[in-house]
Amino acid sequence: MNVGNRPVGALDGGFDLQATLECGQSYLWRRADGHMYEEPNAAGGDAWYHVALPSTATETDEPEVIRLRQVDELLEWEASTPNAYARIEELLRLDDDLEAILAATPDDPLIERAYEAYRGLRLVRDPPFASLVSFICSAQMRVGRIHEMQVSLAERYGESVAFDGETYRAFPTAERLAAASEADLRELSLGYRAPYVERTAEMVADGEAHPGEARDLAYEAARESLTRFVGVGRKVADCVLLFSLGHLQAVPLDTWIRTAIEEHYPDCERDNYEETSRAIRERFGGEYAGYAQTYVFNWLRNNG
DNA sequence: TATCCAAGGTAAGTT
DNA sequence: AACTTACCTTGGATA
Repeated sequence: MNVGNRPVGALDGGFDLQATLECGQSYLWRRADGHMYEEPNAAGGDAWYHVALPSTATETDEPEVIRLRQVDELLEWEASTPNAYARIEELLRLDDDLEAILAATPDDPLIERAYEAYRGLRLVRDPPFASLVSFICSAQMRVGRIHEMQVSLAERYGESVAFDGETYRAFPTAERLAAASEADLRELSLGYRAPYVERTAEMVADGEAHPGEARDLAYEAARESLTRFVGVGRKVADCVLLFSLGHLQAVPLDTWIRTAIEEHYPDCERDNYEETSRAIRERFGGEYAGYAQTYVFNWLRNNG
């Protein structure tokens, strides 16, 4: 077992682990106490874990288990492989200059209120395929159940890895998930999303397309590219662009943001997704509009 | 206890 | 190209 820690208070803009992992942008972490999305420990010190897939970048050949906790300004970890910090930094965007991003955000009462409430919340860099499946599953679903679905998929199809006397499972690769039938996935309560996940996993496993290919495209072309996958419209595509592929200007137009537009930014209303998206991205400051979106989403979901 | 409703939408069928 | 409608499942609200 490899352990380490880092004073995240020294990061530009700070860090809030609980807000980052439970704000509905990533469904690939589990709270150690089994009570994801419930009231966090008032004294702090809750732990979350994630199983990262093997990566040539870190030269590992089996999944890497990472367990994290935050005590005040100290981020502490235990991992199954050495040098976990590089992976943690990538996954949780600890390399973002959050202070500069917030400073570049336009003056706006709703955005400022949300920024104050969740100071230290960072976007994530989820692995592309897992992010894609997560948000295909998100259609007409509550955050807690989206998370349950991803846990079920990992339990049923993910590669297992032993760590600290327990068995953990990674999110399944496309190849492993492609082995599932629609009926198999319906048994995991995916409902009508089951054939979407099945067919998308096959597309990726067959090499027909990979969500990571959208990383280097221009934003709107990247969004269009992702809609090739089954079950992926513009909203889901925007989520993958923002929470996995680093297109920080993406503003997914979900029910919460649509309500926010109605009530707070009615002049951004257009008669289609494309144009409304452009208008609200501009209102949210362009380059980092997705950061504002995520804070506002979180504020409305918890306080609206 | 039973029924209704909405949840981070998308695909397929109609005009 | 715009507009409707069906779609699984479930927890919480309402009667």
